[in-house]
Amino acid sequence: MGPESDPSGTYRRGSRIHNVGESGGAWRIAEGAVRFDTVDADGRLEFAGLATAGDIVGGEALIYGRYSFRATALTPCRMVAWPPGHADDRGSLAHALARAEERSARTLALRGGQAAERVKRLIGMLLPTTRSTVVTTELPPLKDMADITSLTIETVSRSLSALQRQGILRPESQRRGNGSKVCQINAAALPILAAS
Amino acid sequence: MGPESDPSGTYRRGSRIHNVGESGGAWRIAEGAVRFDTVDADGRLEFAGLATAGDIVGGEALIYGRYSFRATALTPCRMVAWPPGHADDRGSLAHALARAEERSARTLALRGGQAAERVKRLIGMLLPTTRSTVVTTELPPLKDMADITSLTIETVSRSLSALQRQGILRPESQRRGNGSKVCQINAAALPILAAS
DNA sequence: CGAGCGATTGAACCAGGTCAAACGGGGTGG
DNA sequence: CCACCCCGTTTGACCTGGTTCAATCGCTCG
Repeated sequence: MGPESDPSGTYRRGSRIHNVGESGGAWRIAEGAVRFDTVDADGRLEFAGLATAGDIVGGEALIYGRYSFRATALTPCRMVAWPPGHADDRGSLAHALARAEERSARTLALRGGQAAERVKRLIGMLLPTTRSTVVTTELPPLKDMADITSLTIETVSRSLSALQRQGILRPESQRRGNGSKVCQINAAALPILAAS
Repeated sequence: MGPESDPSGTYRRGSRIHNVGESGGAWRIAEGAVRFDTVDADGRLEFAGLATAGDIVGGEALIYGRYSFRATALTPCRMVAWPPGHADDRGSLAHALARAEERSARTLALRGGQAAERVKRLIGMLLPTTRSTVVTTELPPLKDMADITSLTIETVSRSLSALQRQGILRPESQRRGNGSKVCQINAAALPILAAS
């Protein structure tokens, strides 16, 4: 909450939002996707969660005063302070709790079933909520997609290639610079639930 | 909330706690473990979460008025109404939110890594919190353990056999009646974090 | 231009899935 | 009381989807 670490604002793909043990408040994701990681004793990172637009980040800090996870932007993000000072805390909190359970269930689903399905579902979750048929998005690095789905980068790459062959995905301006990939996605071809 | 569906009380292994769409309130698990499932259009169940002692069940009903998941007891459970009428709602809610994120991360971990590790971690989560070295517990049906870890029952069975061979697990009175299994577990041999 | 980094692709291997058979014990009906 | 069935579990043999290892590519940056 202190102004010393006001996270409101935008984050570039790959940039750190907060780290384990830092103090600060909670925010809501207005746009983009965020990954959480635990950091164990020897500094090893382990994927611990995925949050997208509308989800709350750093909710645990409301209680512990410190963040339990490391949060990193998977795609360009915009964050706003939460809960909004003026409003009904109880309602906001209960709502955040409900969303958290939903989010958890969806993330869990990214680690079950065949590789191609998992990648497809993940892309579905990363798509901006503007529901047009064709969307252009910058996908996260394969390493992130691999961590999230509990696959290897090679398998994720092969799955993406398969999606291209099926015409669901289309490389936009080819991969750019550091290898990051921008794609056109035929959203209609992805069977997404787009809940809530 | 309404007395028409007060879930306080005990549930046997395998018994339904609530179903999708039913109305009711939230509870805290005093003892035992619960699995959540989503139910899709054609009635197919899909594992959606795991909650253990201290976790909140049905938090989404505080907002939606109805449950979004089906909840089933994995092990004998005792539930109490939540939040406790008297106390600080805000604190309870924020605390529940923090726990939900933690729980989500741990459940996610049950679907990553080698089969034997996953099963070991799962057992670690199901152990009663009384931290003696050797514990006797009734494990959930293999089907449940398989759904949770995203493995097959055959693989779970083989993993359990391996744990027995390593002396970490010891079949108590052999499997009983319907095949359910009671084991002695050498808790000291399981590398658990037992957080919070 | 060369170094560096992420992505891609190929080939060999293996952990876990799949299929199938058998087991153990409780419940049921004769 | 016993024969039979049911259901969850166990174990074996085989198969395959995904991992692993390794080589190459595309693009940026120094």
